[in-house]
Amino acid sequence: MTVFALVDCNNFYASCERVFQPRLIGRPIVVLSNNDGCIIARSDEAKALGIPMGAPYFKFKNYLEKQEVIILSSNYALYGDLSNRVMTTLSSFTPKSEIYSIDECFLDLSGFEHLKLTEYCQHIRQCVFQWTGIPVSIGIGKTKTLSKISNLLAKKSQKTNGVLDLYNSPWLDIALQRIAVGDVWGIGRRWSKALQERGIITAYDLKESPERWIRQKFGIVGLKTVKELQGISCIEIEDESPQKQTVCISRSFGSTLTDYLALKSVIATFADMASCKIRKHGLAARAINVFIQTSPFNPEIEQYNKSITLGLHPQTNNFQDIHGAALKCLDKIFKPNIRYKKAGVILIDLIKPEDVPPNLFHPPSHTSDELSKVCDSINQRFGFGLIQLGQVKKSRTWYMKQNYKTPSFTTRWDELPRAR
DNA sequence: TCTGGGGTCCTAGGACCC
DNA sequence: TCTGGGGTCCTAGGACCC
Repeated sequence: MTVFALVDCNNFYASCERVFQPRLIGRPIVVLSNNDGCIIARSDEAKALGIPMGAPYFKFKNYLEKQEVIILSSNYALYGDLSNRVMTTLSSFTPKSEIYSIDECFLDLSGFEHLKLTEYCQHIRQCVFQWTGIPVSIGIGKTKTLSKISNLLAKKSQKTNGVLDLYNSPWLDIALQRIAVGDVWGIGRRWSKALQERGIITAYDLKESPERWIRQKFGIVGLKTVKELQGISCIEIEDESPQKQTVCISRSFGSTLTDYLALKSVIATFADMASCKIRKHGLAARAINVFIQTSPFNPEIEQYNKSITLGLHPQTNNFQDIHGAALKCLDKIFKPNIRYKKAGVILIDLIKPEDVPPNLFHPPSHTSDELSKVCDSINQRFGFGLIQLGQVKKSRTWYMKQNYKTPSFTTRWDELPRAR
C-alpha cells in the first residue's frame, strides 16, 4: 500500500513576497491576478479580515485601504523560482514525487514508516522552511484524495503543527465529517450543489453514498473520488510528468480594443510567446487556435466571442510559421466595431518532432530554424518583445495593469535584493 | 471605469465506415 | 408499406484542478 503525502505551501504567493521583504511578516497581504483584476492569494491576516478568494479587486479596494492591507501585483518570475527551490528540496526526501502545481507536491512515503511518518514530515517541513523560507503543511493518507483532506485539516488546526497523519488513524471518519463536501478534491461548485440537494453534506456522507447513483450522475470521475475517500487508491503518483498537450497564451487587456492593427499586434505577440514556449519544451504543434472575446461583465455592449482552429501541416514550432498562422486565423474571425477585452493563442496537439512518422506529401522543411533560436535567446536576455517580426506594430496600449509589483528578486540581476 | 490564466479529463452526439 | 447493427473517430462542451 502506498503512503501518500501532500505537501502544500501555506499562502504561497504571500509567503514568497515575505521571503525578501520581512517587513511584510505579520501584516495582511493580498496578491492580485494579472491586470490587477482579482484577489488570488491572501495571507492569514487578510483571510481573517474576511476578504474572499477570487473577488474582483475594484470592489474591495476601499475596504483594503481602510484595513491597511498590503496590495501586490503577481510576480510570477519570483513565485516560479521559489517553487523550483521548494520542489528540489522536497525531491531529496523520497525517490518518488509528483509536482502537482506551483505550490503543491505529492510524495510517495512508502517504506518510510519506520521513521514514524509524522516525525519525518516535521523534519521535511523544517528543512523546507530553513532552506527556502517557505512554510508548508503536510497531510498523509491512504490515497491522494485523503492526503488532500489531511492537509486541509493540518492547516486548520494549530495543534497539528502543520503535519497530520490520517494513514491508519481511528479518527479518519471523524475527520471526514468535519470536511464540507465541496472541499473534497474533485468536487467543484456544480457537483457540490447537486450533492447537497441529495443531503450529502460532508466528505463522510460522500464516502457512504450509493455508488450506482454516483456513477450515473457524476461519471467515472465522481466514482473514483468516492473510492478514494474509502481508502481505495485510484489515482497514482506520476513521477514522470506527462508531455504537454496544449499551450495557451491569453490575456485580458487593460482597456478594450477595437482597432484591427492593435489586435493584430496582440495576437502576433501571443503567437510568438506561445511558439517560444513550445520550443523550450522541444515540442511542435499540429494545430493552432485563436480566440477573441468581449467582456462578459458588460451586458451593455455588443457581445462577440469567436474562435477558430487551423491545422498546421506539417507540425511546426517555427517562429514565423506560427506567427503567420495566428494572423491568418485573426483575419478570419475579426469583426469591426467590437470592443474586445480578451484574446488568446492556443497551440494544440503538441508532439515531439522526432515522434512524427515521415510524410510523403509534407517532407521535413529544410529551412533552418536558427532565426527562432536567436530570437529566443535575445528575448530571454532582454525581456520578451524586444525583437519581433516586422509586421508587428509596436503597441503597448493593451498591456496589463501591474501597479503593485515587487522586484524579480531572484531572476534578474538588476532587481537583486539589497542588504544595507 | 475596473472581474486572471493555464491546464486536464470525460461524455455525448454526429459523421462515417462496412 | 417495409428502412440494421456495430464500430471508430472527431469535436464541442462541461466539469474539474490550481
